[in-house]
Amino acid sequence: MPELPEVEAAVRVLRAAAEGRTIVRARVMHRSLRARVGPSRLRSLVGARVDRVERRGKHQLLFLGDGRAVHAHFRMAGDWLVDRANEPQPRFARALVELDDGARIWLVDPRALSTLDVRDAATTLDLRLGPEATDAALRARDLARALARRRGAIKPALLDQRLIAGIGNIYAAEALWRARIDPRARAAALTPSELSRLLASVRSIMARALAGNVRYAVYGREGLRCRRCGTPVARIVQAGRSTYFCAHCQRHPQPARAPISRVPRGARP
DNA sequence: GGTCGCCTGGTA
DNA sequence: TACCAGGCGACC
Repeated sequence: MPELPEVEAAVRVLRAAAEGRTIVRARVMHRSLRARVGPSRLRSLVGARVDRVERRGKHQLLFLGDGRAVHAHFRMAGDWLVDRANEPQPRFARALVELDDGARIWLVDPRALSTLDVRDAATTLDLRLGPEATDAALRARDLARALARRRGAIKPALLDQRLIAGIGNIYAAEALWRARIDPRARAAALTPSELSRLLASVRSIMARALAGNVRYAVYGREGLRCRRCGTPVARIVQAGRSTYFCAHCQRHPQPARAPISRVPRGARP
């Protein structure tokens, strides 16, 4: 379930369970995860106290009292499951952290693509993320600057965490639909007003998702009617990922040909 | 920039 | 059986 809002929800669960507690046991139960965090490294967590739990984009960081941090990323399908000892091991359990109050935190992930590692807190912070999608200080002009040198389409650009952190495949599509922007439009060609609309849409979608009430307008709705105009929702593939959109109300912002000649001479610098 | 591989499961 | 899956790093 992991885009920014889902990861934020997971972080809250983790924070409530783990902050201020001491780790009494840690295990990995999947080989691909074990390749990343060796059993001994994980065992070294025993005795450490969890000071703070934070989210950066889709990453989660558990800062420990000893100056280290556990870095977790859910990728496509990870989640935390918190329970108490004596419950049966949950299906798809990939790792376990047990706390001094008896709470058990399972990393559950059917696809086993989640990552977990332990490192020095000082070096762990270089996640190469752009500003948070929910950052109120983010301006359309910042977005314009970030997109200016992009050659490709806006939709894949929105998934680039170095530009904006936290947007994933679903909310990228939903935000573009809301802003009435064609996902195939060249990122660098978006106008200031389109960028403000896009930013407003991203914020709105994120806020709704955080509150737990999103009703998908286009995602996963190929062939169903657009909620705005009734046109069947289209599905295309961009950068190897599905993109859902309404070809009627999300038009290319600029036909790319005509306008130039219509701009009066001297009208632009 | 696009494509592939990572892993495994659910569904048509 | 084939295709799809809310991510991302490595590769061309």
